[in-house]
Amino acid sequence: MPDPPSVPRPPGRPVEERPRHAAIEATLDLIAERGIRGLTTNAVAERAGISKATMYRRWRTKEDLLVDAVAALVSEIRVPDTGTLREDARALLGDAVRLYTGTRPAKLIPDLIAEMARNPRVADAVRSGFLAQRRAALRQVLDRARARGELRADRDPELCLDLFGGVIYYRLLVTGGPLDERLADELTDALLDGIAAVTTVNDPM
Amino acid sequence: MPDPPSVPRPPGRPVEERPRHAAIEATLDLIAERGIRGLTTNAVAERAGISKATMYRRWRTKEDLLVDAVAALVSEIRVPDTGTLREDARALLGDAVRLYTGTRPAKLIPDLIAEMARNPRVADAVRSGFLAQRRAALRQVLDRARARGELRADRDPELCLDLFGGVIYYRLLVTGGPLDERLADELTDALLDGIAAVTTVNDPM
DNA sequence: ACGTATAGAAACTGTACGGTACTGTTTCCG
DNA sequence: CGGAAACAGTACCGTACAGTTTCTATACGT
Repeated sequence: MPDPPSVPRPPGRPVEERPRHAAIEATLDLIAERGIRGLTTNAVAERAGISKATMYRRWRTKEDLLVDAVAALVSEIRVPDTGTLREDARALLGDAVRLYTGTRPAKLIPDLIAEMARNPRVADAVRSGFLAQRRAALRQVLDRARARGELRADRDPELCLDLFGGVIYYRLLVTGGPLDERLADELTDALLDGIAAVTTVNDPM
Repeated sequence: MPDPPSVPRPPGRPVEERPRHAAIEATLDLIAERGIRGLTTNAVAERAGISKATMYRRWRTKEDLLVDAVAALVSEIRVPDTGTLREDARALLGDAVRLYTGTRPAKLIPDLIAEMARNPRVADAVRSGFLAQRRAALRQVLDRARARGELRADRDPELCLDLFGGVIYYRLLVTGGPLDERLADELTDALLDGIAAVTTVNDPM
């Protein structure tokens, strides 16, 4: 019990919370709009409506601010539970294509990818924050499906997670291909049933 | 016929080819080693063993050099033709995981991804060069499989291409997950047969 | 009122970079 | 040899940026 219930406030003007939040929002906005190259301390301070001195009181370097901002990047997810894997998958993939078209995360991610490859702190912040959160939702859906016997037992669970994210990110980052409801539908079927024609072994005829 | 067969050489010392090639190689090396941020005109000139004046005689700006260098990025591919889609796919995916572990393209791509998102010229150079070449090989394999009736007819061909690249790039760029022979094998089966347990409709029992 | 510490504004320092200009040297042709 | 143009090397200019400092205003407790 080193802490009495009423913390004795230190003397002087108390630290405000607004500048911290404003700087983080400004950081994410600037990366989304102008890329990591556009993330300058002057631009952050100006956009956040704070002074650089105030920024540097909270973060020792620009990188510290970047890591904190990336860690604050989250997206709310509804975890579907329709009772069938196919409908749950369609819902999750539908959410994903909407998230990755036009939104701030969609614009941020290409820049973060490059930063992650060079900066382990940013890589960790993305993977254990934003990414882990989204993968947890998918893992929950897949676990339920597995319990219902809807998943092949011989598929690596980690690979299954990657299959869902793979095509979305591939189009977002590499090909620039369409991310729409049609993709969500067709991808659901392709992942669940494969692309190979049904062989004679499994042929219902 | 404004051009006589033997081109009259202009006066003065002729332009050498070595500096151009050296600058492009130095550019790709520098991006791979130090990222796009490490790509400075001084560093390129030093690494290439040429002078900046020689560089700027060939490229008006650094961006012009970057676009040329990216366009020169190719990887030789053997197009497999084993007679079955499964073996061809395994071979292509095996080549891919080897290409994307430890090689220069593997180190370049994260940086190029971010650049592509902001720079249409770089995006076009990657997509119509390096990427188009690799997708053409896969397309050839899939077309042959389709002709043999090994592919489901109701799958979008473009989506099929994306499925193969998706997981590889997702691990390379996003999760940092393993890119090895085991992935190539398991991914082949997952893509061809799906991850869903066989339904009663197709159940051979 | 007074002491203390944060806030904003802006000038300042040091450095890195893209691009240019200049010098002297080399390689071609006639 | 002599002219022309490319070459390496390097100094230079303007700009942009990270981070620091200074100043003044403001918000709290006593």
